Amino acid sequence: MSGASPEPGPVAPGDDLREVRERELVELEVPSLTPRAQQIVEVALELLEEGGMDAVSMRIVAGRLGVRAPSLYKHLPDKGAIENAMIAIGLRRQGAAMETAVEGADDALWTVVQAFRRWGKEHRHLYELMMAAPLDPGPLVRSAELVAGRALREAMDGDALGAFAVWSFSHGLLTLELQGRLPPGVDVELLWRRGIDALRPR
Amino acid sequence: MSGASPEPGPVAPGDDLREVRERELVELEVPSLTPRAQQIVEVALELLEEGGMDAVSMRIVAGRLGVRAPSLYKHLPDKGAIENAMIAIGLRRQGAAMETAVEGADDALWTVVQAFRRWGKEHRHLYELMMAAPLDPGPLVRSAELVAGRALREAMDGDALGAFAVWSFSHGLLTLELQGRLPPGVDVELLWRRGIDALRPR
DNA sequence: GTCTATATCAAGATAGAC
DNA sequence: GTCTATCTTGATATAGAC
Repeated sequence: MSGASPEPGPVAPGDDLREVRERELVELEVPSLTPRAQQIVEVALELLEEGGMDAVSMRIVAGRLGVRAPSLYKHLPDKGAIENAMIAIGLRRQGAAMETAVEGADDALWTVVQAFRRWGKEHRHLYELMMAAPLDPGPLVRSAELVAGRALREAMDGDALGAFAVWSFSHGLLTLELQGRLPPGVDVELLWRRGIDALRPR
Repeated sequence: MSGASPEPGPVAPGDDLREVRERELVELEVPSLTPRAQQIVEVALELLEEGGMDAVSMRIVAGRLGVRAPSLYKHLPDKGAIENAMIAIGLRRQGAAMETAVEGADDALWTVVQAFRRWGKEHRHLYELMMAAPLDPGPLVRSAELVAGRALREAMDGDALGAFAVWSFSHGLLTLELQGRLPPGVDVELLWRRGIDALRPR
């Protein structure tokens, strides 16, 4: 925690609030887990991806590691710490998937959004966990949140409000897809096109 | 169940699939609950709105009715039946709120969407339950689903794909609002405007 | 760092008497 | 239609020995 400076450096005139906030958070020390704690979180993540949060209990996580549930508490304070770590990992991974996808793409916005969509479908339980509740205010999760949004902000080329509009549409449609809420007759691909094209910065 | 006819009547040339489906479902007998079962569901709904699904257990529902939990099973098969009834009620009420709001409005789309938003915020736990899982395929829930979407479909004036796009955006942004996922600097009102205006039928 | 033993609590649901 | 009694299962978490 000693790395948090009250003066995150000079602020250039073009900076908006979000960039300043990002600079502050990136300089924070992200609390790191011990190797054993990381193992525990990885196992929890496996279980989550296989069967959702119902499949993640302290007993089952411990069982897969060949130990008993109470042992976990020597490495992590409680189950909430496991959840927060999984959320932070998910945010970073989804952000990374979007940034990787956009490299050299000619339609950056479409590419970013489809990477968002694909990642969400391939990790639906983790995505649901990431979006299910207000974010933990701690630095581990908060700094991951900024990574998650970076590629979209860049693809919208400085249009911050537009980026939130695209996020809203994409999050909404992805969850409708994941929940099977769209009737069979709907052309889902066209629906994504329709929304993203309408929301582009003009 | 005897009211379901294989021929729902002549289909006019302009009808799309959704309208046909709606006509079929409206003619289905919606299974009705006994008065006592309705009381139970109403109490469950109160508890849900106060404290989310965590606050709805068979014990607590029964307690509020002055009886013991096992008594409930004389009136409803299981807890899932209570949930489905609450979802069906929620869908119908939200649809009704949207239809009431739109009467005589000059900007039907904006009015409908804001009614959708307001209702969701005033009934956030019920809204979350309604959207949290795939819908029950039974007629009680399915017919309610159609009521829910009617006002929006009409406000989009026959643009079915556009209606799904607006729904996606609205559902996404509403859940971001409900979960407190939008940073303080965002002008939420303007964000709604931005999305809806972009998604209007041209 | 792991164990056993346990506390604590709560959930959904059923059997059978009245 | 309600009751008591109970089943079955499961969860998070702590104490204290090794």
